[in-house]
Amino acid sequence: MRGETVCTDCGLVLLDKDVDLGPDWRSFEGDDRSRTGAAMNVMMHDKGLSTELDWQNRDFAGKSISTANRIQFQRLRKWQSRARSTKHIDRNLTVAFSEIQRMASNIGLSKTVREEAAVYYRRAVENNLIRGRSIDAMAAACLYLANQKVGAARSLDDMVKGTRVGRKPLTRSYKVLKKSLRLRLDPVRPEVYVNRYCSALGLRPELEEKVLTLIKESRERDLVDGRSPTGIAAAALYVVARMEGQPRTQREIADMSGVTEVTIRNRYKEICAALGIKLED
DNA sequence: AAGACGAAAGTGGTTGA
DNA sequence: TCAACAACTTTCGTCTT
Repeated sequence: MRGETVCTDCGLVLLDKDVDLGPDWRSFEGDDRSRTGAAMNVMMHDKGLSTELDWQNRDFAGKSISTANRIQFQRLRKWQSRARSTKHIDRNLTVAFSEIQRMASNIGLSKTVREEAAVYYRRAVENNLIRGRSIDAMAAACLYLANQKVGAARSLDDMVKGTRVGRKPLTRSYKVLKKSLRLRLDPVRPEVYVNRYCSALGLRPELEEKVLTLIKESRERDLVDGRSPTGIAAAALYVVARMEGQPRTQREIADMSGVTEVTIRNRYKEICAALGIKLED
């Protein structure tokens, strides 16, 4: 992870204007470690390898060029930009990558996640998964996927909120993607939400540990698997917040997490019953 | 008035024949 | 492909503080 500071738990980008110190050791081919040209960047539709013609009408010495030559340059530029994007695939990638960028910054996802998503998208194109689906939906699905892979999960609701992609197309693309690329993902654990939820509610950081412990104990009592991870996290949070004298209302937690009060109640009742926790006021 | 509670009906997703 | 099923949501009336 380079070029920005990211919260390792929730993937929130804290600072992304970091300067890259030190050499870039990526080489183009073989063992040649020298640096040639710009570093390859997966987020550019052609991986940043094509030649650019200067936008301004100047020659290499910085002198303006004659009008006679200018026309020719114009033609060259036109031809070049066509050559670069002639293939619909490239055009597709260009659009998709800028969409990924946009969505990711909307939701606050790290560069690592964005790049991972870009890789997935490229593979999606290679496997002909885009045909018949919207670029937006697939881009969002890639982000969602990348996000889980990195372990800084956003719920489906978070994704829907942060993009203008609807729930149905998103999940459909997501499924296709997962199946075609044969990706094996671990089920999302409630733990990944704890950090984000706690800070969203402004709870003392120490409480985080207690929430994690409570979730762990709940898992041992078989209260976790098969339940929605957000629900578990929200309920555990509710219990701990009350026990530790920093109570939050069910509504507060529900609004913040996108889990209903009812579910929070059901989960927290179960947890308290199984672990013999008594909450007093 | 605010918060917690729980019943009942509805929704979308998974599973298994 | 369809039906059964569990988890979750929505809605709403009630109880408690």
